[in-house]
Amino acid sequence: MPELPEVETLRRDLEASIAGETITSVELLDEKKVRNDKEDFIEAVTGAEIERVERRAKLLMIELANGNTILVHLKITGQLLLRPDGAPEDRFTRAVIHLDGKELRFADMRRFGFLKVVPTAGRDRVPELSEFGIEPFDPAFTFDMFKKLIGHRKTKIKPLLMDQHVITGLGNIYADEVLFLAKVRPQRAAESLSDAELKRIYENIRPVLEEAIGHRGSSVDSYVDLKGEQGGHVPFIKVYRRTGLPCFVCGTAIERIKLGSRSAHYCPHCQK
DNA sequence: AGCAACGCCTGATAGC
DNA sequence: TGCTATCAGGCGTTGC
Repeated sequence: MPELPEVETLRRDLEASIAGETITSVELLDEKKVRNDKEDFIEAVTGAEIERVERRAKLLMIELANGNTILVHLKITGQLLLRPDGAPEDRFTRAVIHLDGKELRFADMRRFGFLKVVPTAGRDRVPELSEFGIEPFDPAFTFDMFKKLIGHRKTKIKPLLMDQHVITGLGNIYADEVLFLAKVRPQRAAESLSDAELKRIYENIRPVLEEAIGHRGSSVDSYVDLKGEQGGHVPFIKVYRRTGLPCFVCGTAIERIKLGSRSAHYCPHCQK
C-alpha cells in the first residue's frame, strides 16, 4: 500500500519530471475514478501547465498554473506511471494525462483510488484535505504535541497511529514497524502507555519513514514508482507480513492479530 | 466519544 | 482442472 514514503517518492519523481510540462489532453477511461463531472475535469486541466507537485498525508497534489490542483489518492492498488507516448499499455489504466511526448497514467486494480480537481485557492477546505492531522515531518510535531494527541486516548495505539485525522502518513506497514522498534504491542490502549513508551514511539516515527523513503518505498502489494519499478524497502521490514517468521532481534516467531478489520504483526517477545 | 462493522473492488490463493 | 470462498486494505460512513 502506498503510505507516506511511497507517496513522497512519487512526489519527488513527479516534481523532477513533469514540473513545467503542459497537459495537452486527458483520457478518462473509468469515469467513476474522477470525483468531478467528467467534462468539468477535462476543462479544468486541459492546456494547463504543471507548476509543482506537493503531498499532504498520502494525497498527491499536482498544482497547475491555471489556478487548479489535481488531487490524486492511490489508496491500496493505485499507481502513477510516466510513459513515453505509445509505450505498451499498463494493466488497469483508468485515466491518462497526456503531456508533450509522454503520458502520466493512473492505474488502479481495485478502483479505490481517485482523482479530483479543485481550485488551488481554498483547497485546504475541501473534504479530501481539510480533515488531516499533523505531518510527521512538520517541525511543530514535537513530543509534547504527540503526547497531547495520543496519551489520553482509550483507543488501541496502532489504529490511532494510522488515523489520518491525528497524524498523517502512517499506514499498516509503517505503524507495525514503528511499534516494533518502540517495543510496544499494537493492541495496547494509548492511555496505558508510559512516558518512556510514548517517547520510543514518537522517536521512531521519523526514522522509520526516512529509512523507507531512502529505499524508495515498500512494494508489498502493487506499489511501483513512476517508471514501474519496485521500491527497495521490503527486505528491511521487521514485522509487517512476517507472520511465523523469526524476529530479527530475538528469533521468536512473529504473530499476527486482527485489530478492527486490519491485521497487525508483532514480536511477542520484544514488544510488551 | 469510541469503535466495530460495512462498503467500495478484484486478483491471488487456499480448499475441495 | 476448475470452481468457490476467503483474504488483502485506506478511509468514509453507519450504527451501537
